Amino acid sequence: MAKLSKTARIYAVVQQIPVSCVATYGDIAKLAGLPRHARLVGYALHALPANSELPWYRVVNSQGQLSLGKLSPAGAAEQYERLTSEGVTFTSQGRVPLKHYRWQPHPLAWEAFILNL
DNA sequence: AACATGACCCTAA
DNA sequence: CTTAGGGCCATGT
Repeated sequence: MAKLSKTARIYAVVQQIPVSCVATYGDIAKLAGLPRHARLVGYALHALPANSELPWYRVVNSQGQLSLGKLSPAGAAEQYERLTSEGVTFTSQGRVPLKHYRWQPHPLAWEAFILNL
């Protein structure tokens, strides 16, 4: 196990986020077996090519906000568009209600999945 | 090699 | 609600 690089593991996890769901940077790091490496997740997504099929837009920060906003308003707009087109609704304060949309994989099923990362 | 930066998180005050 | 500090590590200079 652990054949893939940390970045590759992160991408593999993001790829598993279901439609109409979101996950936080911290969630991704933890699920990839890299607890407390949330910052690495942000860096990995930043290095992602624009034509990537990876559902990067389903990753938000721990407060349900679109972290891309301050750096790239255009990117944030695309993220908002993609999420809403999947049926995700935002609060009046522009946040995603994590209570409703946060992705939580079944522990046992996930344990089996991460073995071949 | 050291140093600074960053699509971050968590806790404490 | 806000701010501050520590933790993390790939990248660029």
